[in-house]
This record gives sequence, C-alpha cells and structure tokens, in this order.
Amino acid sequence: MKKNKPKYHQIIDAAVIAIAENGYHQAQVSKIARQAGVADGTIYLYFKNKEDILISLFQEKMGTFVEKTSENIQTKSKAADQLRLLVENHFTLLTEDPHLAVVTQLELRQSNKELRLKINEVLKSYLLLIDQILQHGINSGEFRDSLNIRLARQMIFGTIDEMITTWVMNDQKYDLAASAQEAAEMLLNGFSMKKE
Amino acid sequence: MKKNKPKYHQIIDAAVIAIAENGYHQAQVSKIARQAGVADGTIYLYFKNKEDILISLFQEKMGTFVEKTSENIQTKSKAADQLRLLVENHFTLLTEDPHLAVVTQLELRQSNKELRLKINEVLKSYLLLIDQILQHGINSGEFRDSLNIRLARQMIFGTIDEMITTWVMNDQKYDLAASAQEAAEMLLNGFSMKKE
Amino acid sequence: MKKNKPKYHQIIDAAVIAIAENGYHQAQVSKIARQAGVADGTIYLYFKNKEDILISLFQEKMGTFVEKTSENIQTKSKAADQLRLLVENHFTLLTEDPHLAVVTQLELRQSNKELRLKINEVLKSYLLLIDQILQHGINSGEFRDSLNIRLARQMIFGTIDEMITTWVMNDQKYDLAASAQEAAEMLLNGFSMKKE
Amino acid sequence: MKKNKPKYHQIIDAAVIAIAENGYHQAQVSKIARQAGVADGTIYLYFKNKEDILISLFQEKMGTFVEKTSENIQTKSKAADQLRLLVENHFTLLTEDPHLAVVTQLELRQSNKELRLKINEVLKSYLLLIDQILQHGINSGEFRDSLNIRLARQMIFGTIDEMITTWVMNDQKYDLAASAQEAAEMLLNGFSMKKE
DNA sequence: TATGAATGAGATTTCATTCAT
DNA sequence: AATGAATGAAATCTCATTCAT
Repeated sequence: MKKNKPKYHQIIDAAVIAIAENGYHQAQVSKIARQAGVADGTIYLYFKNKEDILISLFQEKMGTFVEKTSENIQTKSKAADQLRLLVENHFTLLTEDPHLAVVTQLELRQSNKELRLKINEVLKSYLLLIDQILQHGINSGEFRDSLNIRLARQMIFGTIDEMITTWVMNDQKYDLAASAQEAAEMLLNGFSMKKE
Repeated sequence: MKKNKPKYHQIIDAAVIAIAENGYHQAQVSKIARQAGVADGTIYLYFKNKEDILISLFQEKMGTFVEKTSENIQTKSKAADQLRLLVENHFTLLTEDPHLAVVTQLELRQSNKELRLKINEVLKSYLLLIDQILQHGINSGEFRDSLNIRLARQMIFGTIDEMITTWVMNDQKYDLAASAQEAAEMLLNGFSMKKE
Repeated sequence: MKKNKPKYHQIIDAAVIAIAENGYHQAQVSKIARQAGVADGTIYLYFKNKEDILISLFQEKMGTFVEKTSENIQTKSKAADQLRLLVENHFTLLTEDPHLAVVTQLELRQSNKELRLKINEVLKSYLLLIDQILQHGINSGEFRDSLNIRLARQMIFGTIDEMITTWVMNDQKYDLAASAQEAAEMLLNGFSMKKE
Repeated sequence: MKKNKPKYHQIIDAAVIAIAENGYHQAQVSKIARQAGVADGTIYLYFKNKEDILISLFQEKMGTFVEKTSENIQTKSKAADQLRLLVENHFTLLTEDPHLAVVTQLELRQSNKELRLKINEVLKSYLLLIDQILQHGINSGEFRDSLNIRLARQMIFGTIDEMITTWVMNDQKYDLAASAQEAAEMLLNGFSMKKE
C-alpha cells in the first residue's frame, strides 16, 4: 500500500504548499517534485497522474477532517450543539492550515469539471454528516418536522463555504473562528420551530 | 462604441454556448468564432484578448441581471418580499438559460485568479443589493436589530450559489425555481426576531 | 501614372516616418496609412503590396540621390575631387534626414533576402557611379593602373556604409559630415601610385 | 553547464543549416529541431527561447573566431602582417563554412533591433582586435602617427564586410580568399606614411 | 526504488490584403 | 477614388508523462 510509505504524504504536503504558493496552474509536477525533494519521475511511483495527486490531497485532508468531526460530534447529544461543533471544527481546521485554506477554497476550484466531480464525491461524506445532524434534530424535536433536509444542508454548506472563501480572499486577515457561533445561531434560527 | 455593434453580443452569446458545450479549457477562440459565424481575427476587433471575452460575458449577463433585479425589488415594500424576489429572479435567470448556468457556476470558476478577481468586482454590485435589502429589513423592523449584515449576506449568497451549483451538477434535472420560496423562507426565518 | 499623384509621395514619406519611429517589424500597413492620413485600403491603390512601398521608398530616395550626385560630380574634373564630393553628398543626405538614415541603415536591412536583392538592384546605379569615378582616375593617371576596380568600389562603399551605420547606431550624436574629407583622403591614399 | 553537453552544439549547428537553407523567417523552431534530430521541446532544455539560439550561435561561432584570430596574429610581429592574417582568417572561416556565411551576412541581419544589439556586443571584441593591430602599427612606425584609428577600423571592417556580403549574394561562386592579400594591401596602402 | 532527460501535442494572436459600399 | 471591417494562416513555447539507466 503506497499510502503507508512516507513519500506519499511527503508529496501531498508538497503539493499543498506548491499550489498555495504558486497557484493551481503554476504548480507544475516538477515544482511539486522539487518541493517534495524527489525527482519528477518519482511522483509517478506514488500517483497515477497529476489529477490523482489532487484528489488524494483532498481525500486525505478532508477525509481526515470528516472522520474526526464525526467522532467529535458524537460527544454532543443535541443537534444544535453538534452543528455548532461542526462549524467550529471546519473553521478551525482551515485557520490552522492557511496553505490548505487557499488550496481548497481558491486553487482547487480552478480544476476541470471532471476533477471537481471527483472532489464532490469526497465531499459527500461531509454532506452526509450534516444530514445526520439535521435528521437527529428533527427526530429530537429541536428542528421542525417539515424541515427540508436537502435545502437545509445546502444552506449550511453554502454558508460555511462562502464565509471561508471570503475570508481567504481577504488574505485571512480577520478571525474566522470568532464568527463560528454567530453563524451557527443564525442557521439554527432558520431551522427552529415557527414561533406563534 | 464596440458594445453597440451586433457582433459584440453575437460573440458573447457564442462564447456562452461554446464554453457550456465544450468546457472552459476546450472552448478555444476558434470554436467561439465558428459558433459566432465570424473569422478568428474578427474576435480581436471586438475584444482585447480571450480573457476580455469572458469578463465582458460576465459583465453583460450578470450586470444586466443585477440591474433588472434591482429595479424589480423596488416594486416591493417589505424586505421579505424583496428577498423572495431576488432569489426567484436569480433562479429564473439561470433556469431560462441553461448554458449560462453551466458557464457561471462551473466553467468560469476554472479561470485564473486574475480573471476571478475581475469577476468578483462585478459580483460586488450584487452583494451590495443584498446588503440594501438586509438594511431595509432592519430599519423596518422585519429583521432583528442585532443582525450581522455581512454574515447574513454570506448566508444568502452562499445558499443561493450552493443550490444552483448542485442543481447544475445534477444536470439541471429538477425544478430549481420551485425551491425558491422555500429557500427564501428558511433564510428569512433565520433573520427574524427571536421568539420567546 | 501613380507616381505623379500627391498621395504616392505622401505614403512614402509616411512610411519613412512610421518605420523610423516604430521599427521595421512594428511599422504595419495600418500605421503607415494612419501616418499618411489615408485608409488602409487606399495604400493598395498606389502600391501593389507592402514590399512595393519599401522598394519604391528606396528607389525614390536613393534614385534621386544618385541622380543629383551624378550631376554634381560632373562639375569636378579630377577623380579625387569627384570621390570627395560623393562621400560628402552621401553623408549630407542622411545628416539632413535623420529618419531616412535610420530607415536605410538599420530598419530596411531587416527585410527578407528577396527584398534586399531588389534594394541591391537600386544600389547598382550608385555602384556604377563609383566605378565611373575609379575608371576616370585610372585613365587620368591619378590612380594606379593596376587598381582592382571591383575591390576599390567595395572598399569605398563598405567604408561609407560602415561609417554611417555606426553613426546612426550612436544616435547620430556626432557630426558625420565632418569626417567626410578625412575618409576620402584615406581611401584615395589607398588608390594612389605606390611610393618608392 | 549546458554548453558542454553535445546537444547544445548539435542544435546550434542545426540552426545554422536550417537558417541558411530556409531563410531567417522560415527557420521555425520545429525545423531546427528536426534538423538537429531532437524534439521541439528539447530545444528549450538548452536555450531560453528562439532568440537565445541565435545569440548563442553568433557567440559560439564569432567568439571562437575572434579568439583564434587573436592568438594567430600574436605570431606576427609586424602590424601589416597581422592585418593580412586577420583578413585571411575571416575570409577562410566563411569560405570553409558556406552555411555560416549566409547566416551571418544575410539572414541574421533580419533579426530585430534587440537581437542585433546583442550581436553587436559580440562584434565589439572583433573591433577591439582591429584597434590593437592599428595601434601597434602606429607605435611601430608602420602606419602614420596621424592615423584616425576609429576611421581606419571602420574602413577595415566595412571593406571586409562588404566584400563578404557581395560574395555571398553572388552565391559564393568566386574565390573570396584569393582577394584577401589584395584587399589587405589596399587598406595598408591607405594607412602608410604619406609619400613626398 | 529512484532518477531526470527527452518527448510532442496544441492554442492565442497578429497583420497583410480584400472587397462591398 | 476612397474606405475600413473582415479575413484566416501560421508559429512559439509549456508541461504532463515516459523510460532507459
């Protein structure tokens, strides 16, 4: 299994840096190789092609994130708290790795449709996690019965994504994590029982 | 003024189709020219370079949309109604021009950072329109005083954008406009007075 | 006859300026037309193609020069004086028209082999004039009998040309005509009887 | 160092042939590559761009020539003999490499001003060599004290250059080297003491 | 395993020339 | 005679991938 060898991760981390520093289209395989301290050809011993590096990058980083977040939210019993934690975890992840933030929010989106479809495949587990929280909230009576889960999920993901992208575009110069609670509250407000 | 000549719009419309059908990187200038029914060189009588076509495309289509929507919402006195109209207009625009939907949601995002910055410039007027609605809602007492406008704007735009992108990625096979009202309600719910 | 119409010379003079100011490869037909104050298409009513402008330019300017010089030197009886006059006339011509100097010494040499062959054709009458002076000098006993005319002609033309080119490359900033007599003397020295 | 690898010289030699046979503007990179027996892209492993091939070509060929000639003339003690050797060496170099003669005398002069400035830079060492001979001749009393070195240098270079160019334009069909001695004598004659 | 030299397909843009008005 | 909008051919250079060592 290639994934267990140190060079596999070495190359992925090099790709994150190379893309963040040079931009998607200027991050040639040779630059990634140089950043990783290996020869160009070595890349192809660990990855099928350039696209494979990018998908693997996303899988490794996002996959790990979803797993951890999934575990984290099990510690909370209320859906509201779970959502709060999810937003916070997401913001914290990218705040702690500025290169990764640039890569996922700006650079990787320049990839072609085919690659983006594969990235979406990876994102599905994240969207599923959101769905679980929403379903749990409906079951527990925190959210209203009539909540359209697909719509709510798109609102959550769209909001988080837009917030992060704006923050990255502004050179990450303000404290993103500080807005996590407020964003969660506003979302939750939209999902709650109608007041009469 | 080049913009008043028929070939200017002819080429822009051809670009939308060529990009939608072939993808961003496969929409060569020669393909756009063929689609427009002009020679390759003619393109350069109306546009400085290829990037200029894409910027102009976005300005013409999105600029027109923002203008019209801006006028439309003046007919509504309540901020809630204005937001409902905004969402509906946006969904309708792209539902009625499937090619344009593909281009704005998927293909144009593959452009380089420089082009995306120019696109964002155009988007600013749209975000400003959203801000106006939100401010109006606060002033009229429809939305709570403490509403964080920047956050609310990101929620609105992020949600709309995510909904459209998902719809386009699913080959536009369901009725997007049908979700407009529901989406607007959920957003509005989040902005309303806290219930006790 | 096109050559008698004012626009013919208007276009040639415009070409000299356009080429001198923009360089050979940057002097597009449209620039020459603009400089001449006519439409692009008008050029083709007076010249077969772009090359034809350049050949005509050279013919008009150099042809006139050779004619005048030819007349001038008839006023001198000694070959040495004729040569002195020839050099002086050549230097004066280009000193008085800096644009023309740049065009003939630098820019027109960037043309392709075919055009340069045609330019050489025009130059032949100039070389013939030099030959006449040399033959006259031999006949009159001013130059030695054994003088190789072809060689002497190449020396004269090569020296003049190299002097002018260097002067143009140095932005015409020194007085070229001032060197005319000295250059002529040195050439004449080489042609004179061997001293014992 | 790229210059020590065999392909560097292989490509330069191919460029000389390709340019001589096709002309400057018809010697596309792909033709040079084919002539060199390498792929188009390989060219760019050894040269920055097409212009770099041409500059390097001139530097290698002319630079080597100046160096060798410089060494050669050290074997002669008299300035007159040194000049004779210089002319002979120059004529011999180009007589032995007809392709190179076409390239330096006709084709490379079609290059743009920027490239020609770089070529002139290389030529400076040649002109310096001529100056050394002239100065030596003055010091040794072979040439007259009052000799204008700049002028004499332009006469030497101009004459040699004109002779070669005419010879190349006439398809190199006569024996250029045979005229070397005669040309040198005529130049020397011009530099010698005035006879009384 | 690792290397890195070599490959070669592919696209934007310019500009001389034409021709309908 | 004059215009100028339209034409369309043509070439440099990049970079993902391979493969002999």
